[in-house]
This record gives sequence, structure tokens and C-alpha cells, in this order.
Amino acid sequence: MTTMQEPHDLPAQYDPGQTERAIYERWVEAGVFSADEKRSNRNGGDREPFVVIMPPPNVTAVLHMGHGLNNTVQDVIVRWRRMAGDETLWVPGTDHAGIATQNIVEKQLAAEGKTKFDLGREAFIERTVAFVEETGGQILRQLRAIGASADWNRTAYTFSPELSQAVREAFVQLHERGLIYRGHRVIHWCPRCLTSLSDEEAQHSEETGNLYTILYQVADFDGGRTLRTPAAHHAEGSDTLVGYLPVATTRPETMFGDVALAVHPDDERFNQLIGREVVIPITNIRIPIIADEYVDPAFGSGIVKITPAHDANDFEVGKRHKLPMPVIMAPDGTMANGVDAESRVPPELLGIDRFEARERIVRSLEKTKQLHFVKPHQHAVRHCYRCDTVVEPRLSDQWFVKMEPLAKPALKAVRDGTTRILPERWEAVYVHWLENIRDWNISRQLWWGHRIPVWYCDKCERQIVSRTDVEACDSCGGSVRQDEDVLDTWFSSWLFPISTLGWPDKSAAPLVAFYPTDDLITAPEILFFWVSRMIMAGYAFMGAAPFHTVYLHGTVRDTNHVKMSKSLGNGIDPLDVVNSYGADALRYTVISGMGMGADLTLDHRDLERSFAPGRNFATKLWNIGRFLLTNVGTSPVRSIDELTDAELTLADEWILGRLNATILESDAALGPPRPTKGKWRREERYSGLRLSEFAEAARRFVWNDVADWYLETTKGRIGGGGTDSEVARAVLTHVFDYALRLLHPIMPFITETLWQRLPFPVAADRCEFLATAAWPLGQPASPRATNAIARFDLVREAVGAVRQIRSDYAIPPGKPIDVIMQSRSNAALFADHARLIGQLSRSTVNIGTPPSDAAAAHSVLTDGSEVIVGLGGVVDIGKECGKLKGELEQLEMQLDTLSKRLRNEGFVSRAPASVVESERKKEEEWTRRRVQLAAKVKALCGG
RNA sequence: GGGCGAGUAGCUCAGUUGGUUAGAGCGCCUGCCUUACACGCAGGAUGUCGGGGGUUCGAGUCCCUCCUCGCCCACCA
Repeated sequence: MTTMQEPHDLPAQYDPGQTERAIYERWVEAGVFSADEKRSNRNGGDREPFVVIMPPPNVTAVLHMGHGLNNTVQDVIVRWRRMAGDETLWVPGTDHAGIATQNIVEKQLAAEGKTKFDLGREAFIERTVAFVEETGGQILRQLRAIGASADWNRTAYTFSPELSQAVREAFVQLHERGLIYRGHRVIHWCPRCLTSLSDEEAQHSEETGNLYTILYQVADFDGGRTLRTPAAHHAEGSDTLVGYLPVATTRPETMFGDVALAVHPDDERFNQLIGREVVIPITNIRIPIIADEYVDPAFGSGIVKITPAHDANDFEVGKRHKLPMPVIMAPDGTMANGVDAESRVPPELLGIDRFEARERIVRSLEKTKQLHFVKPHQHAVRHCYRCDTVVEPRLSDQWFVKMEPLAKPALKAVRDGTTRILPERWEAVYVHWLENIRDWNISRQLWWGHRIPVWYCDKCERQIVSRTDVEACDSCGGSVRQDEDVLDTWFSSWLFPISTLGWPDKSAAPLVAFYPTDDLITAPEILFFWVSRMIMAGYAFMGAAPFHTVYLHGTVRDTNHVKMSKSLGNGIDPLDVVNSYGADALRYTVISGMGMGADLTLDHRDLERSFAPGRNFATKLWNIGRFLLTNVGTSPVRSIDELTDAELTLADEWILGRLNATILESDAALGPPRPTKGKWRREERYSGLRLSEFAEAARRFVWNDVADWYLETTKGRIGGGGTDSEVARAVLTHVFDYALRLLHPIMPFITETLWQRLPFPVAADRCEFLATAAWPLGQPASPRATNAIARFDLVREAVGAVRQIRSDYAIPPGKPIDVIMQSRSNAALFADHARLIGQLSRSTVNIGTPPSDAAAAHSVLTDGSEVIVGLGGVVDIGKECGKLKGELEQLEMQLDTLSKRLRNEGFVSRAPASVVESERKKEEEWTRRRVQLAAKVKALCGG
């Protein structure tokens, strides 16, 4: 609770499990994460809005490291802006994920020995709804465990009534604008999911397959010679093919769909054949030989089989030549006589899977020697992005979105700096895609999704596109049936930035207050699927880009650089990490380990090691907190503002200067939150969002400055009572307060826990939560502060020199040593800090002249000051001298040998130049070491 | 086939516009259970900055070239 805790209430070990959940609940109860549209300055309020739309995970998803990374990045940015005073909104949500979800439910049914057809469409959807209600959205609950500060009151779902209405509206609007049409063409078809896919959903992967060259017999061959069968040729050992044309293909099974062979019109080898006919092997169906520019005479045999229904290029050729387009495969990828195919597929192959059919055809062609030859062939095969099945090109009717008009403003947005993409290199990828954009196939032959809002009249065949359900034909009153297909999942998610804020109601308060949004944070994998389409939708429906910054972060990989995934068994469950080390450890590790756009490598076999940076740092923070509460106590401290320069020690000024520098570094790393005048200017365009730099700046300050130095200087000051004690209490508390503020976006739980207990000045207008406390404001570095930093750095150097001498001479930790410091320019500085230097180096420090005792070690600081330690009495001089002298002697001998060799002309001329070079370097190095060693010997052992 | 990125300490990575002695974390070595912290403290070692060539007073950084790995895009059957 908020009441002040006694220091001893902090357990020695930080236990995240105990604290994180409770703190999260308090944030939620207090409405810390809720944005208020009335406070947005676009809606009459006084605050700049800052809005992030969460990439909606699949509703059935289970949290993995990819989500962990993505949402941590978002949360860091969102928490930063919230503290900076923006009216900050992070909209969470899930995606109904058409194919993915349907596949899962189908699998469940399969386990029960059923198919979706056994249930029928309605029951199947009911079952899927029930499944989603039961298990769906668990990922959003899991996101709470990593601290995601989303506004859960606004949780969206692409299949909710509101968002479904937006989908319909978008479809109808685009249709009205002539940007949606029904097309008859070859699309990508997944024979397992039984649906068409967009170009983006059919993903290439390089494979080694076979390129089969098949002999097609020329019909009515009368070249004055007797037609011989390939078998006869073969028997004669002849290479000459008479009456046969070799045709290369990677998919022999499509040959039953062939409607022509094509050659290049200028190809002299074949142009006398144009207009003749060949027969398809096995079936003996006659097809013409045609000429088309599409054929590349240099590839394969220079002759292409044309299969318009099963190849996108062949489809174009077929259209040009008005050829028939027989479909010779069933939707499930088995051989079948489909549309226009009649009896093209031989009966023995009907119902046989395409790959099995390929084998059988090849065997059959081998028998008749019509398989000319086979060679291995590297080519890209498209696979279904959901089930990895090889996709089949297939002729069918689908709904398409005409993309070019939509792409134009989206291209302009990135070109003119309205929207930037980080890291910069992705902008080129984005531009290239949009410049070569192809129409988007949006219909899916699925049951789970938004049904296409088109109705067909049974009577007059009228087609009705409607925002509301249609009961009867508005023209003839006849009965109507709705299009069977559903929309691509991405057709709903591309609306997310507008639909979640209330579109199509353009006057909806959230839309007015929060659109356009600010940053979109996601992985590059969905740049085309989602990001670019959202930008298009933003312009199409709102006339403005949906965000000004796209931040594409890397992928989580294992130590072999393989992408982490559950199916590969190389994943890390973020909740395991949270349970073992805490959400803060996870978050810090992820943020600090990830450069701009770079992948994050983690070892799933060694979580302890992988997350050590975050866990160790969390523990460090905890212990600083414990020290502070034990020593500073809980009674109010003086306000930092009322401390006078005279009251501050050099260490105080130094740490305050370092704090200010750290704030400036953090702000520089985070960059401008939004473009200054609506558009990114060149100099700021690619700056900012360097989260790992921000994390490192804060860590360095807390650990290397506050803990390692400043905190040590307060020992002996605090608790002594008096002014200086109060000053130290105030400064330490202030510095830690601000460190916690800086670190809160990255490590929200532990910082909030500690901050809640800090002893604040009485007058401080302290808000209830660190989560909403003010982001630190940096100031330009003052000359006084710069000077303090330089001077205290010298003190630190002196401490380092003494520590090193102690270590070099193995002086036992408990053994006091006398240190003399000599300085002309900074004598006063060292005199003032003699005690401090002694305290930090566990030595007794005096200012003055060197000891008469010749046995001494000395070190020179950067300002020329000398640190001299009399070693008599702490080390056995005789023994140490013997050791050093032995070392020196050996070094001199080695050096002598080396120098002789280098002066030997025979060696220099005959040895390889690289060897001579490295020997020279060695000589230099050894010479340097000899000088140092000699000086040491002289100081310690005398003359 | 086209484009992009990466190659820096044993591992994972930083190194802004070329500028003293190339950094961090983890790991490693030595010594310490110093009353916040051994998930720690102090000290230390380790790099032909992928190879070769070039520009420059000066290159991890710029140019050329080669090698290795990764990603994206692509209708060559």
C-alpha cells in the first residue's frame, strides 16, 4: 500500500513474483492506462495526444518471445510519453485470424473424426465462436504479466460487431469508387486450406526440384521421313529427334491442361511449325503450336507448354490467343476433370494427388521414352503461409481490390516525410513494393471471417453490394443469396487504426481525439501484409496517414540464428522468464540487447545466462533502494531546490551533473516524439527510438555513477546528523528518484515498487504513481557542472591509481597503506578530498613530499599529479625486488635476441615481410615494457 | 535473377558526420563473504575490426573487389 514502509520491510532479495501482479492491478484500478479523449488537444483538451495501435495478435495466440519483444518495445515508448505528459493511448486488440483460427478448429474436429462439412457452415462458425470465447484473448491477459500498459477498456477485436461494420463500410465504399471488382484469373490456391491466397500469402522458398523435358509428338508429321517413336530413336542411339518437340516443365502433371505449345515468333528453329499441332502424351489430345513473345528461346528447349488454368503466365498467353482453359485438378489438389476439361485427365489418374500423379506420369513417359531427360532444377516454389502446403495456381473467380490508386498517396507519404520508416533501409523496400503493386485478392473460400457483403438475385441475377443484410432483390424482389466467400483477414486488420477509434463514424470522439496515431511498432514480416495497407486505408478512408512513424524491430532468434518458434522447439516462453526473473529482467534484457532494427539472439537452453543482464540490474536497483532506505531512512528530505551551491560537496555536484547529462543522453536516444511541423525534416527523420542506447545511458548512470561512486561517498556523511548529512540525504534521494523515473519505461515494476517508498521532500507535489510522474527535464550543461565533473573525475582517477597499486603489489585488503599525493595544479583539490580518496581506496592519504624510503610505487594522473605509495612495511621489498629484477633480466635477454635478429640482414631479406613486420611490432612493445619495468625496479629497489 | 543487411574480444552486440590508447554485457583470470548487493566489489587478460586493393596526414568508419552468412523481392516454363 501507499503508506510509508520501514526500511526493513524490503526483503534482502527482490521477489518479482510477489510484487508485480499487485502493482499492475493498482495501476489498472487507478486508471493509469486509460486515455481520455477530452484531454486531447484535438478535442478541446490541453494535452498532446500520443497514440499507439497494438499489432493485434491472433485471437488464439499464446504469448511467445516475438510478442514479448514487440509489446515491450511499445510499452517502453508508451510509458515514456505518458510520463512526458502526453495524453497517451495504447489500443490493444486481437485478430480473428481467418485461416489460422479455422485451421485450429478443423484440427480439433479431425481429432473427433469429423470435418467442417459434417457440421455445416452455421454450426462450424458457432463452434469457432465458442472456441474463441473460451480460449481466445488469453494472450492479452498474458501481456499484462510483462507490464503492458494498454488501455484495456478499448480492447478491440476484428470480428466484433463494430469492427465488422467498419469492414462492410470499407468494402462498399471501395466498390462504389470502382476499386473493388470480381476477377476471373489464375490465383494462388492452397489445396489443404481449400482457399485462394493473396500474392503475399503465397510465400516463395527456394527448392531443388526437377526440370523434366517431355517429348510432344508433332501431329500428321510428313517431313518426308518416317516418323519414328522415341523408343526407336533410343534404340538406334540417335540424338536427332524427328517429329517430336522437347518441352521443359517442372510440373508434368499439368500437361493434361495444356492447350498449346508456344514458341517465340522469331525463333528460326521452330517458326515453320507455327500453326501445326502436337499431341499431348498419354492422352493424345491435339493442341496447336502458337507463337508468343512471352517465350524465351534461350531457356529450356525454347518451347513452352501452355496451361492457362494452372499458370498465371500461361493464363495471359491463353487470353491473348483466345485458348480454352481447362481445369484439370480438384480444389484439394487431386487430378480431376474440372471446368472445361471434359475427359482430359486419363481415368486411371482421376482422384490421384498431384504429386503422386506427377510420379506416375513420369514413369509412364519413361516407358514410351517420351521423357527426354530430367535434370535437377533450383526454383522458387510458393507455399501457403499458414500450412506450408505447396500452393497451386488455379483459375477461379475472386474479388480483388484495385491497388494502384490506393498506393499513390501511401507512396507519397513516405517520400515526402509524412510517414517515416525506421530503420531507414525499409523505406526502399516499401517504395519498391508499392511501385510494383498488384491487385489484392481479398476473397477466401473459408467460413471463418467477414462474409463478403454481396448478394446475388436468383431471379434477375442482379448483384447487390450492401452495408446491411439484403433480404430480397431490390430490383425484382426475387430471393437473394449472399456470396459464399469471406474476406481476407487482412482486410479487417488494415482498418485497425481507424476502426478501433470509431470509424466509420467520422465524428466519433476517439477518432477526433486520437487519429492520426503516432508510432506503429511491429516486425518487418508484416510490412506488406499490414503496415503498407494501413497507410493506404488511412488515406482512402480518412484522408490522412494513420501514423508518422513505423518502427520495425528485429526478430528473436536462437544462438544458431534460427527464428524462434514453438514448432521448432527453440522458443522461450516469456512467462517462464517472468516467473523466474521477473518482467523487468525480461524487458531490460530485450531492450538493452536490441540495436535499431537488429535481431535479438537468445539462448533458449540457458535462460539464466540469457536474462542475466536484466536480472542482475534489477537486483542492483533493489539493493541501491535498500541502502537508501536503510541509511537515508523514511523521514522527509530537504528539497533539492533549496540546497545552496556552498552546501554541496564536489561529489554532490558531480552526480547532479551526471544526472543532467544522463537525462540529455536519454532524450537524445529517444528522439523527438513527433515531427515538428507535420512532416519529418531531414535532420530529425532517422533520429530517435534508440532504445538500447537509452537503456545503456540509464544503466551506466545508476550502476557506474550512483552505485559505484556517489553512494560510496555518502557513507560516513549520512547519519552523522548536521547539514551535510541532510544534503547527502537530499541529493541521494533526488538522484535515485530521477534514475527511477528514467528507468521506469523499461523496468516499470521494480522502479514503481522502490519509488513508492522513497522519502520525498515534505513540499513535493508528489503524484500517486511513478507511472504518471513527470519525465525528468534536462538543462544545458552549466560551466560549473562541467567543472565539477572534471574535478571529481580527477579524484576518481586518484582512487583508481591507489587501487591499482594495491592490486599490483598484492597488498592485502585489510592492510592500511600510506599514500602521498603530489600535485602543483590541484593540490587543494586532493587536500580537500584526501579522506574521501582514502575511504574509497581503503588507504591513508596524505598530501606532501614523498617518503625518504626509496621503496615506493608511483602513478601519474592525467593532470600530472603523482600518487606515491611507500611500500616498505606492506610488501617484502627484498622479495618483490628479486621478482621484478628477474622479470627485467629475462625481458632484456629476449629483447636482445629479438633485436639481433632484426638487425640481421639475412633474416630481414629472406623472411616473409609479414613475419618481419610482426617481429618489429614485438620489439616496440617489449621495449616499452622494459622501460616501465626498469622504472619500477628503480623506484622499489633503488639505483 | 534483382535488392538489402551483416561479418569487431570466447559468446551476444555498440561503435553517430573518417581523428588520441576500438567499447559494453555475459564468460574468463587474480584477490576479496569491505555492515546495499557474491545476481556483488576491486583489479586484469583477450581484437591482423571477414580477405585483398585503393583514397587520405590519418580508415573499424569512405571507394573497388572477393569470400561467408542472413533477409526481402521476383511469372522464366
